[in-house]
Amino acid sequence: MSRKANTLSDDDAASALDSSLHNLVGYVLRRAQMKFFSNLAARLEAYDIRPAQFTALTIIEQSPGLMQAELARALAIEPPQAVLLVNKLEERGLAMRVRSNPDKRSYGLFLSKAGEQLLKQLKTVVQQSDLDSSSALSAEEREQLLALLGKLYRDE
Amino acid sequence: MSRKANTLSDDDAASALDSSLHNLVGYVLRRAQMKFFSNLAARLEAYDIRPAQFTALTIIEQSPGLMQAELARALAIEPPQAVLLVNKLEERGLAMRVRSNPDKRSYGLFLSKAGEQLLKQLKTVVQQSDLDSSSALSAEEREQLLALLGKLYRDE
DNA sequence: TATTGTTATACTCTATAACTATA
DNA sequence: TATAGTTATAGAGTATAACAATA
Repeated sequence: MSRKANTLSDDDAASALDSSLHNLVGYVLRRAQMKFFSNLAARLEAYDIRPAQFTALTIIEQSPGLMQAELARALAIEPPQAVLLVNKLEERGLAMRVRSNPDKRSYGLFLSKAGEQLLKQLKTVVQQSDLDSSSALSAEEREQLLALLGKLYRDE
Repeated sequence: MSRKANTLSDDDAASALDSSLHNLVGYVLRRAQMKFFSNLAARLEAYDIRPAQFTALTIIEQSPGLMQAELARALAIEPPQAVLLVNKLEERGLAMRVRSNPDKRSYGLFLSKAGEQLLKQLKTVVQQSDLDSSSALSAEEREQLLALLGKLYRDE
């Protein structure tokens, strides 16, 4: 099979693949992602936490003091969404905006003690959900999958 | 590495992995899926077609005469969403509801000639988008990925 | 009584433009 | 003038309850 530039002639398109949705990476990605997402969302519901909020907590933990704009970029969301997200975390006492930078327009974001403690719990829940949703795979297959998916979206 | 039942002790959770998001299949799935989806949506915009509409057209082509309830199940959407989706396809003259079944509550769904022709075009666009978004993978890696993802969501 | 399709509604997520305060 | 954060708003997408027609 040639893959010079992964280009597709009109001829190929007509015949190629079995024209089934299951040969589109985008389609199977979406189906798989929906499964993971709904399982995770259901488990996090007990903590009144959305998947995106968990991700935000994790990023803040990894980069304490980061700005909202940086958080937005890391989450691949727009700044206005980041505002609402951080509002919720702050209301719940899980994270804080600290006006400490030389640039007085921006905040540094930090986890509160309560945020750190909750996050520790959530990590167990999230990892269990992840293993659960991928229980059809062996440990080696799971690693393979992580590696392949990583290639797909790294250095965009 | 043991994987008896893919279960996680509290001890594991604390130490395991580098606790990074990139070791969660759900997270990397979501990031990859977003990339595929936005690329696809952008390309289909020229045809005023959403990804879900393309999927619907493909399913109707593969199972002409199917009921809306069946389409909804195949798309993993709720019946009210299927109504709106089919309305749009019918308004645009791409598909038709035909009251032909013995059960007079339901319709059979069919592509129009125009729908078939547009779908043929769209398939080229969609496959090109899919190859494009997965250009970081070799052909063999792409096949591997399709197989692994298939395992994840088949027979739920 | 149950089911197909439908309407109405509401809630989340997302995207954009416009504003404020700092720079 | 440019940037960080914010507000307001509108558009998708999605979920649920309730209804009509048919079974």
